[in-house]
Amino acid sequence: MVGNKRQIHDPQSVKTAVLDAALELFAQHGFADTSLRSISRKAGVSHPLILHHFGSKEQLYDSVKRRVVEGYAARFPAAARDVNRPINLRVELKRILTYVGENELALKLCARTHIDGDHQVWPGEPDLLNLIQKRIEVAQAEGLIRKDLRSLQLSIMILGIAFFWLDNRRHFAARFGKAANDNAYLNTAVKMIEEGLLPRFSASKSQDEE
Amino acid sequence: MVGNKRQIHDPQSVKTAVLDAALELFAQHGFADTSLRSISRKAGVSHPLILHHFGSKEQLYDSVKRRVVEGYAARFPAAARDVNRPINLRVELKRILTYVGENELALKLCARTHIDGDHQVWPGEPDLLNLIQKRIEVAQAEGLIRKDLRSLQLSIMILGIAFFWLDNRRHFAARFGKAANDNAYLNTAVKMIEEGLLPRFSASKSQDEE
DNA sequence: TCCACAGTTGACCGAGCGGTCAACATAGTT
DNA sequence: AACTATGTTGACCGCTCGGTCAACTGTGGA
Repeated sequence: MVGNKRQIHDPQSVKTAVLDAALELFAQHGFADTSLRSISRKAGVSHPLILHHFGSKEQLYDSVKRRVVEGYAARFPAAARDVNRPINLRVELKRILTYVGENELALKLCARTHIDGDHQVWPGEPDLLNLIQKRIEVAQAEGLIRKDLRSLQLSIMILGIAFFWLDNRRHFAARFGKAANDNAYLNTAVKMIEEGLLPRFSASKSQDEE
Repeated sequence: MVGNKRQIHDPQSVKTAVLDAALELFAQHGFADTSLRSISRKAGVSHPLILHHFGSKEQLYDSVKRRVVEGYAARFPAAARDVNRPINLRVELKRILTYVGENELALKLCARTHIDGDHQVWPGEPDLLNLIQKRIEVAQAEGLIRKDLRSLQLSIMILGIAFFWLDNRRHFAARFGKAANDNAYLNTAVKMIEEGLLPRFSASKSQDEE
């Protein structure tokens, strides 16, 4: 703690530093494999201080998750105003790829809580799923999307295409190089989803590019 | 150990029992949160015996993962003979859904090793991805799939649609009930992927439900 | 029958864990 | 200056962990 810039009595900056350190360690190593002592070391405080501020390791974990969820909630509602407009797949996919791509730690933490059976804490879900589903239904009502496919299952597939990519893109990038990047994937995804795999008769010229 | 049916000196059945118990506990609670003692309790042996047979907790984990991978490898090669035939999306998706659906513990273990950064141990991958990609290319060569979409990205999307569903179907089933089941999802997925979302001109009469 | 050897176990070790506590440091109030 | 409330810490507790080890048990061959 020599040369520590933080004021000695500044509980708010302590809490922030602890939450930052905890998010990183929980996301990288998981709950069981992260000790309060390692978090305290990273945050530059003693480990009893964490217990003083957060009560227990479990409660600290809850606080970390809550902050992640709030971070999402603070961002997605802006998109939620579009709820009554027909979905624009390209824009929506890009929004997910961009935002989640900027928050890899949060994504990883969510994957961990998810695998541990805590389905409640999956930021943006159910909100995100609901939003997409509703906007698909609007698009169906306006004749922009065929009506014989269920909006719920379509939404799940779209999320699957997005999150599977986000979960694995590092892996794919390492294996396939530049062929595997966000934009190329996004373009192919939009084309496949909107137009399907069947051969195009009238070539592909009338596209929606934006 | 009273009433234990296993012969007292039967190292093979001990190893099997330990691997079974370890797979279940590692998959359910993760590596760090599973103790050798809990595995030994479940397997009905003492915990030093596990170390005697497997060397260390890490090596036991490796053995568990290896057995899972070998289980996949023993099953998918049968499908690999189709490598030179154009892909049949419905059959391929059904194969994945069925097999992985029957091996939820393995799926969960793979998700854990995956999130921990161990990309090597992802059964069926890269084999499964390669297989799908090649068969898409065959289909493209035969004019069954449009050629302007990259086979690699299509493969990733298809895997994403399958695995995201498998990872979350319990969650969705709890939320949406019978509307979220394997067959309905499979049907919608095949239609969306093959035909796209754009409205069908030649009406929609041949609908799913099965 | 006895022997060599692999299988198996209870007791034990050092380390690290989450959590507690008494003591100390600081800031604000009087 | 003294008091109070809160922030902060080092020392400590009981526990569980992965791993070791000497000792015991059953098996199969000489």
